[in-house]
Amino acid sequence: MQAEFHLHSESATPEGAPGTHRPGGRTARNREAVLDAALATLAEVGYADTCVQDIATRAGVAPSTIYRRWGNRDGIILDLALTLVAEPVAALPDTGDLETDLAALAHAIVEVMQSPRIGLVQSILFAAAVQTPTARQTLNTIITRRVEDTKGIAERAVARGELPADTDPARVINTLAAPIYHRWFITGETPDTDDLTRFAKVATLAARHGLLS
Amino acid sequence: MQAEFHLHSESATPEGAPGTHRPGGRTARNREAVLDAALATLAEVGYADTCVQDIATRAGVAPSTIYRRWGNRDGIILDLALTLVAEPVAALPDTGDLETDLAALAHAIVEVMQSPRIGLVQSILFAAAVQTPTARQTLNTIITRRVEDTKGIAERAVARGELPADTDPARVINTLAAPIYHRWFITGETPDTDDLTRFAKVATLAARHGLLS
DNA sequence: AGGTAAACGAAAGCCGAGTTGCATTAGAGT
DNA sequence: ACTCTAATGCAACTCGGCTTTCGTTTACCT
Repeated sequence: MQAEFHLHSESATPEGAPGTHRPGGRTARNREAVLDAALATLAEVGYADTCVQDIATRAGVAPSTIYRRWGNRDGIILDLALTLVAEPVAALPDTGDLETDLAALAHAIVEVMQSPRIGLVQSILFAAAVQTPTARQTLNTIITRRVEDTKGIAERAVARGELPADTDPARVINTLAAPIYHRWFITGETPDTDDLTRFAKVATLAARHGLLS
Repeated sequence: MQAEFHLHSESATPEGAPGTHRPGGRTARNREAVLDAALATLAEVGYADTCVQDIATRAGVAPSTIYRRWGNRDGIILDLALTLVAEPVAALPDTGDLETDLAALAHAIVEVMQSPRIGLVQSILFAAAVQTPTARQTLNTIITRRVEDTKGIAERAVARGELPADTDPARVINTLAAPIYHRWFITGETPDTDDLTRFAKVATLAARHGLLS
């Protein structure tokens, strides 16, 4: 019970550790099998009851292999998170109206949170980020990337004169995302369509009034 | 490693468990000693490295006593959280202007988050809420109580005609709190005064426009 | 095709968290 | 004060996660 997210610093991409010298063949197959098994186990029994032994069994791999390459359970999850975030995101909405685009983005965010693939890992990472700097950094990487991927919505609104020129696009996205995550993580509710529409309205209103510069 | 926040359902206030029949004297002293030791250990070594043995040693209590009364480490933290949240909150700001009041409340929220007493436990509870329904429920209790304690700010604004009559006071508070928590937990930053002022402006603007009804 | 060593699998051992039984202490009521 | 028993301390025990060792497989280079 002593190490909750104490990943050895060689976790994600070690240096001279197993998996680096011969990244192909069996090594690659095992990596994929373990990550798949980890995701499946997480979805099935939850984070708390997920143990390395089960992942190893499901992946058809020896526990010692996992411990050597990932250190512990959280090392696997970290690797899983970094792998999943590397996947491309869906196309951005572009209707020519900021509020409509933001509402669509809001729905997309909720959809991602609900997905067993990304949403699950993201929630776990969120929880771990409170407890350990390494998870914190990984989460930051993901969040920053998401904002970068979506802030085009606000940039286009600025370009067509819908928003003040000095508007910070990232701030617009964060203003939309904040209440969604607040609902999801803090109050533990899934925002409904009315909520998402309102969140989009608030963000749009604030941006139009030059509050997000 | 199998049980991260699997508190037995008898955790906070059991039924026929130790601590219920003779709540005074040694029982009370031990309870206080354990909770104090838990808080001190958490602040010192962090959540991950906090173990029951250390808490027991610091409290001058046998580990078996803790296991019998709290079940496990998270049971202690849960009890700690419920105890801390029972403490009275600071007086509400009442300047006669909604935006000013909200800005003051925003500062108060950040101050609480930064306090080693409440902030630390609250963070841990946030993390745990993602993983277990019991922690989720405790967190909801705390959040609901906080909103109830502070929504007077919005109610007064409605009363003096600064906001539409159908405004939902709780929604105003949540609109202010959401970006603060987003900063704190998701991006991992401490909001500065400019941020808090902006959050207050956005919430005020949205409420005035009747978006929070 | 052959050689080298990285990566793996199996099994044994270690270590510490968590549990339990029993003797002792000390609340709470009489 | 006296009694009863809840609550505790102590210590032995169990159990499972994690580590280590060693022989085997196999990816990669020549």
